[in-house]
Amino acid sequence: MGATIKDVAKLAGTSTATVSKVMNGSYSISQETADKVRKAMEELDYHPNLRAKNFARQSARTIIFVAELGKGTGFANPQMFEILCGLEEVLAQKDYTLVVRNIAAGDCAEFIRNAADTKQADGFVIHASVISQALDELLFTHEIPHIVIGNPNFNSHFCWLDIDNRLAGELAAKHLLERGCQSVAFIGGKPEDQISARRLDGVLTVLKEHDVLLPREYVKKGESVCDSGYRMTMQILENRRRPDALVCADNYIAYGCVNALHDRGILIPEEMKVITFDDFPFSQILKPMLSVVNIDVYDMGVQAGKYILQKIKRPNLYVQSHITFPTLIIREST
Amino acid sequence: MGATIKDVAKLAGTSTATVSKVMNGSYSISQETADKVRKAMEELDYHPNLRAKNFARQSARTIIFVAELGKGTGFANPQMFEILCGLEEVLAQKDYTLVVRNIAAGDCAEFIRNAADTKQADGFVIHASVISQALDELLFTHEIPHIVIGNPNFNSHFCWLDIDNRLAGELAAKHLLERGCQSVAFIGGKPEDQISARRLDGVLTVLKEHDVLLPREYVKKGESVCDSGYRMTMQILENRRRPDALVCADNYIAYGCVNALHDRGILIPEEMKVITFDDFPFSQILKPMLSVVNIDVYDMGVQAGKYILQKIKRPNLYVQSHITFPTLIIREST
DNA sequence: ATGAAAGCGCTAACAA
DNA sequence: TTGTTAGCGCTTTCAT
Repeated sequence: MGATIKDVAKLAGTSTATVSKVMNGSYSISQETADKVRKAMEELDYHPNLRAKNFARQSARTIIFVAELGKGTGFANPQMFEILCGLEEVLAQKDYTLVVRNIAAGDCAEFIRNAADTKQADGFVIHASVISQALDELLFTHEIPHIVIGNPNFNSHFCWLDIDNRLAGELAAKHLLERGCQSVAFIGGKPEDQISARRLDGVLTVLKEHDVLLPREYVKKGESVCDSGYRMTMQILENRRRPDALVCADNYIAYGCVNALHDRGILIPEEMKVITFDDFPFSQILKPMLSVVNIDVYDMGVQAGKYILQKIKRPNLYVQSHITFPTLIIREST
Repeated sequence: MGATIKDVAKLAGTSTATVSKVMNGSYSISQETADKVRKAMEELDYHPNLRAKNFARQSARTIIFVAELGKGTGFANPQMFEILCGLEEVLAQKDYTLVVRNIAAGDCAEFIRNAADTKQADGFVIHASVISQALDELLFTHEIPHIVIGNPNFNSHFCWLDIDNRLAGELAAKHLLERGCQSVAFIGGKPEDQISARRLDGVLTVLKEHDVLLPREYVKKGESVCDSGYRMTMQILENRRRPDALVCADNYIAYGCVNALHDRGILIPEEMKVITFDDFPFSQILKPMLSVVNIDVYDMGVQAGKYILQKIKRPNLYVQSHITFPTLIIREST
């Protein structure tokens, strides 16, 4: 065990209170004693015990990141990790500790209640996959600092942070317009896939504004996997009039799409422009390299961290929704 | 703030010590008082303050995962997250808290020293990217429970856990042999890439045993990117005699390799078998789906967790190296 | 400007 | 079987 505040006080010939004051930069300490204390600290190689400090202060200086983890999450959802990294950056900078906790959606409210109750953490960053009405109520009535990553799909008091997928769709469409596209098709995920739907929505809005048509048969909904993207692309190519641009709802679909175009001998981007969303995992590697509307998920983590810290400092602050903005990355496919 | 142990004691008409004993299942408590205490707890909705408990016990029940994080890590290294998930599973089960901490290699020793000193954590799981001689010495002399993820490339006292890449290479080669391959080529990463080198080593061992040749011109070293894989494959195809199987050192190389074969109109697996390592990110999605020698990285996290917990319990236990075994996943490409 | 002392909530000897 | 009491290492109030 290292030196404690007592040891420092003894060596410096002061009281522990004085040492504490020196550490915390109190103005009511003379330069002289401050120097003495600091010298003693150095000599003893003193490092204050964070846990004791937090305990005394009745604050944990800890944020818990709560999500449904499990085998495969790392590969299936690298974004979550990326967010985590961004979060860590902000928290570490302010000397906050980040703990990661896997929890099933059903147990989440109970877990957070207990953790908040026993002051294990000052705040929570919660992945949308584990939220519930019960949790909403808990967080709201107990005024527990939190931020949800992802837009809750029910009415709630949650404070949340999400991507503006509609805007992302708009950006994609605008870019294609600028490239001179006259007719655009959209191949998306399942009908109930909110993200895909919002992206389509944004695309439609812009196209309508510019009187570019996107007829019914140019909108396909399938699954977020390569094969489905392949099939949907083939279907679109069956139309007598072929579009000159394809918006793919995500990377997996885009991969199938590119394969289909390749098999048909259709040149990208000369004969067909292709654009998709999110800068991973294929967009940077596929040939041609795909233009994408990207979300800076690391930055989402940073934002989440900043918010939660603010919320802890000023609990009366209440901002319900935070949106992060997508940006366009132009590569070979457009 | 919720009820404290004092409140419970008062309500139950006992001392706090008794309450503590009830909580911790001491045998020396009568059924009667135990019931009284438990009833009081219930009534007050008492939840013990974990931080106070740990502080009093001088134990943190916390493991810190230390690695070099940062923007892009989530995408570049999903395995790290996967390991983290496995780790969390074991720790949570034993009521340990997992904290994640980004640290530059240079600051790692200092950070861990301080964290261990002030008992912020009972143990550390350290990614090999941040280890150093100084850290080795620290961990060794202070007997700090730890496990390094990845084989240290210098002589050390570290306890570490890694994949047996040599064995992985052997498995790949054996599988090809079983498929009747007569001549195998290897396309790998940079010459200094240890992982690639060990995999090659394993391949060579098995082939030699079975008198299958792998001539010099069938071993290529490039970079772990798609383009490089493409080029290396093309080079191999230039030989007058073509191999009937290709071992790719990793997924990125394999992706380029498959592209090259496709462009040359060579059928997989009929004319050329392809096998690679790690079940991500392309192997499951590429057409054809790739056979791979896979490492269960989630399980690596689990192993790491189990070890660190054991080490905390029994500090005199010393096992330096732990190896996890790869397994073969046969898909379309062989 | 400094120090004495009372916590923070719980544990763990040691007594009783 | 139960209670008393002294910590754990630091903060903070209130004297001085």
